[in-house]
Amino acid sequence: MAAAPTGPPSPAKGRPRSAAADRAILDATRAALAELGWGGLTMGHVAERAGVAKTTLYRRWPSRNELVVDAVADLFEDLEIVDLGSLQADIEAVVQRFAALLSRPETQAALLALFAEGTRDPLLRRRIREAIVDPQKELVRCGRARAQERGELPPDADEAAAREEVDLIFDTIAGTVEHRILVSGESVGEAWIHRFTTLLLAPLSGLSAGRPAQRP
Amino acid sequence: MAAAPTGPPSPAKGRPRSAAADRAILDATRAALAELGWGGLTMGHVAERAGVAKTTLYRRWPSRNELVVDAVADLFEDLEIVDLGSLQADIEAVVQRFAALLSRPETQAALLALFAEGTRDPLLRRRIREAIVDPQKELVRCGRARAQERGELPPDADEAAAREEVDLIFDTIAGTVEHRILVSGESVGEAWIHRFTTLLLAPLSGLSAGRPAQRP
DNA sequence: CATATACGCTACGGCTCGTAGCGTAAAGAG
DNA sequence: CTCTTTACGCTACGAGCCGTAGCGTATATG
Repeated sequence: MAAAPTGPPSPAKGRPRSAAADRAILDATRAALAELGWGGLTMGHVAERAGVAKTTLYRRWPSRNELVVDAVADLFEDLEIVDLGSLQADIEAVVQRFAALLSRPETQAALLALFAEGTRDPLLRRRIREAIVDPQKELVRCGRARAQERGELPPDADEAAAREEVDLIFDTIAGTVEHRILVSGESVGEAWIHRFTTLLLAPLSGLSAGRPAQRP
Repeated sequence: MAAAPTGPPSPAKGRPRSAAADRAILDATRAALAELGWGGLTMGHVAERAGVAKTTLYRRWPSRNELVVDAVADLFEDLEIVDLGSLQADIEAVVQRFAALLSRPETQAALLALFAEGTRDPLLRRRIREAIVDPQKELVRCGRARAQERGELPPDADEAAAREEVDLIFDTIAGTVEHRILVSGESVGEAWIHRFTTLLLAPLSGLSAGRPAQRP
């Protein structure tokens, strides 16, 4: 789902759309976002920077929101969880990467502005979640399944409950990373990576009883 | 710090600024924000809705960001921690209120858009933090001090560490509330209020050793 | 070749921004 | 009461961006 979200890319008839233009536009969008911020991002700027006519932009994306969603989602595209041999290491790698992406100013400005718009647009919220948040959760579940195969983790007693637990915890992580970076202006360092990883591992490995947390 | 952030309000010379206009403008800003969203918020709309000339807006606030910061901060103004007799109840009340405020669509759209702009503006970040986040933390510290007076909590061994712990935990809460509402589209229910409260209480009462968390 | 689509370019109406100018309203100083 | 000072409402303005339309050209298929 890199670009051209609407309809078939080209039904093999007439001049095909330039893939280079797609890439140039997405790159230009991210660059303009990092340089000018959301408020300073204009379709004219993006078009000029990409070396493309403004009309070409509108031919592909109906609105600025759609364009930015694709531009940011493009960053999260090549995802895979490497097998580092232990659940701890695998999960930590995912969190590390997620935090790194959320630490980029361009990602921050884009996501927050999109969330702000998403307040009034449920479909936009859904697109953001599907393109960016869900894949990260899937990575964690993947690493978890692998740990179960290794015997490092007992098999799930309740599959649905386990999924929900990952959802909850991951929301905590993502939210905290954003908030930490944006409100306090501090980046997410190694200490926090460990903290988040631990937060993820505690319920997964059935250690949540060790916490005084009480969830009805 | 309700309005007119720049300079003295009126050096008792000439016609004084209308306090009613201030209130009308802030109210109109919040209303327009809730109705039209950040993208649809224009100075003209706010002025018209407030029954005020556009020039009056610019006389008080240099930019839209400043205006919205004040409009939202105004929501968090009348803060006080009521003594409910137990630390658990006091803290829970603070979290409850904070979550409720963050659950309002107008607050969400405003804060997120402000954070997005804050990505490029450290001063804006600072203003947001001082006006909105810090007071909430202060409330928690207040309730904590009261609990110590009651003997419910032992006195601090390390004052600075205790402050930092509140910072960290509260960032987690605030970030999670935002994320939960905006990404997953779910509100923060009673279960989460309890979860957050527990998260706050655990380190405060020295129970953090019970968690498997390891913070270097 | 004809056909069909994409592209770049130019131009347009509409909207918003932030400012300037002007006459009027509301306070204090003499 | 008069003078001064500041706030207010109103109008108008240049600038910038939006999103669209029209047109000629470029690049694919048959």
